[in-house]
Order: sequence, then structure tokens, then C-alpha cells
Amino acid sequence: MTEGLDSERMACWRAYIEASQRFFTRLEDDLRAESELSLADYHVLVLLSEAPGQRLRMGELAERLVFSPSRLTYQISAMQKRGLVAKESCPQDRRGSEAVLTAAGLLALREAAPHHLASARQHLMDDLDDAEVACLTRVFERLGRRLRAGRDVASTPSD
Amino acid sequence: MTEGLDSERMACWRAYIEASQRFFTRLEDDLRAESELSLADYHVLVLLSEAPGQRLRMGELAERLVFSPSRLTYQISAMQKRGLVAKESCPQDRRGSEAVLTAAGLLALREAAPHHLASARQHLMDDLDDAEVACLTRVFERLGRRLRAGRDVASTPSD
DNA sequence: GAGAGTTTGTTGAAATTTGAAATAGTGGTA
DNA sequence: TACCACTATTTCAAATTTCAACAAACTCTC
Repeated sequence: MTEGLDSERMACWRAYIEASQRFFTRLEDDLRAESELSLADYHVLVLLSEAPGQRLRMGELAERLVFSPSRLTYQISAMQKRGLVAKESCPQDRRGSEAVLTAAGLLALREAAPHHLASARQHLMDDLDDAEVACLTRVFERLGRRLRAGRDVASTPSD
Repeated sequence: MTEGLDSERMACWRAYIEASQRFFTRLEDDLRAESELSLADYHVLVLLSEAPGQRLRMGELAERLVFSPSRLTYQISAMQKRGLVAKESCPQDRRGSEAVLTAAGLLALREAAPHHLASARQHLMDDLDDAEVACLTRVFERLGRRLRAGRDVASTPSD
């Protein structure tokens, strides 16, 4: 049952949705202005740079980026054309392939990162006090955990 | 100069980005499963339903949705084909046109809203305690204000 | 009231994203 | 081995989004 949200939660909800929308748009614009990378490119590079061997299976990468498989195929092949990543087929499982960070990709990431982080700080992070940081971390880690887990928890007839 | 973020803020930042990405994807999937609407359709309907005369200028609507003008043109013409909105040219300013909510659009919104809000509650809002609601509201209203204002505040050579 | 410069919104081509099928490989099981 | 049911990824067409012109209408100045 449970109609809508109470008015405080409704205001919260709307502020979150709208500001986040604006924020992601702004981050993308800032990043493109300072580098040749889109936000998607950047995220791919970050994930690869942190992965062991600087490589990740396509499926794993798609899952972490919250990309559909076909979107990732396209994304990676575009980055491959620009020399930012390479693609190798996986020896253990020959169905699979992995994206591998190239030297040029790592360089591009290193050049873009300071600008991107500055943008993150300027618009949001520098304004947060410690309590707010703690609160956001708690809320969004909980949300992320829940969503990663509940692959299909849409129709839980739990009452 | 100010290098990256301190490690707590970095964790916060990543949790926010990733969880929000997952969350918006999930909201979209949920909404599509329960209705014939995309999240974009839904937001258009909400904004129109709250506007005086249930109508808005294209530019105003695009600004609030954080859509590019051409994206909105496409979006509205698609909704128009489905009968959810109508388009009229603006009498005061004949360059302009306004999107108007139709009866069918209002009905679609009323049918979809409970499902959508339930989804918002289930994944996020019901988990928040009052302090968290207050914190998120404060943070995201501040962020939204700042971004709405700073149309161009990218290159402030403020040091 | 003509022209210069703006603002509004649309268009068309190119780029990206989705979603359904196709492809290829794995792991049992018989 | 041959078969079957999965799984991982790609491919292809259709839908969507961007980007760079464009047209139309407004504003201001003279």
C-alpha cells in the first residue's frame, strides 16, 4: 500500500534526482572540455588501471560500469580505435575476451584525472563537511550493496 | 593545486557515482516493467502536470529536465505520437511552442506514479532515517542551486 | 522600419545505445 | 563422441541522442 512519500522525503527525492542529473551532465562537459575523454572512457580507464594486470573480462567490466554487454562492446572497440585499450582473447575461456589498458590509455587517464577530480571537488566534494561525507558514504554504499545483490528482487511478494 | 580527494571523500565519491548509476538504471527498468513509460516520459508528465495550465515552453521544460533542446524536441514529438502530450504554438512569442498535458497523459501519469514511487521507496527512500533525509536534502539542494546558477562557472581564474 | 545581433526551436546526419538474434565455447551426460 | 543446456560476447537493425546548421521571430538602434 503505502501511498507516496512524506513531504520531506519527496523534497529529498527530487533534490537528489535533479541535482544528480545536472551534476553528471556537468562532469561530462567539464571532462570533455579538459581532455579527449568522455565520462565513460574515463571510467573504463580507471577500472582497468586498478585491475590486476590492468585487464578485465568484458563481462566483469560491463557489470562494474553498469553497461549493457553490447554497449560495452561498442565502447571498447571505439577506445581500441583510439589506442586507449587493447583487446585480447582470454586463454582460460575462449568465449571470453579481456580489455587491456595500453600505455596511451594510462597516460590519457593520468592527464585527465586531476581535471576530473578538480571538477568533482569544485562542484560537490569540497562543500561537504565530515558528517555529510559520512552520511553520503553510508547511504550510497548501502544502496549500491542492495542493488548489486538484488539482481531480480522486483517482485518480492513479501507480505 | 590540491591533488585528489582524501581517502574518505574518494570512497564517498565512488559510492555515490556507482550507486546512483545503478539506481537510475533500476528505476528505469522498474518503471518500464510496470507501465508504458520511460523515466524521461515520466518526468515530462510530472513537470507538465504541476505547471500552471499544465503546459510549459519547450525551453523551460528542457532546462528543468536537463535535456538538450533537440533531445526535447524528439522526446515531445514521440510523446505526441502516443497522445501523451500535445504541442501548441505560443501566442506571446511566435518563435516558441509549448508542450501541453493531455487527458491521456495525465491518466498515464496517475497510473504509473504509485509504482514508480514504490520503487523509489523500496530501493532507497524507506531505508533512510530522518537525519539521512535531512542530510541528503541539504547536500543535493545546495548542489542543484549551485549548478543551476553556474551556467558557465568553469574557468574561474579565482587564484 | 531596416538591419544587426539574439533567442527559440527544429532538422538532418552522424554517433551512441538498446534489444533481440546470432556465434562460439563450456560443461556435463549419456 | 554426440548432444544439450548454458554462458560470454558480438552483430545488426531500430531507437535515441548529439552536434552543427538553419529558419523564424524578437529586440534594439538608428
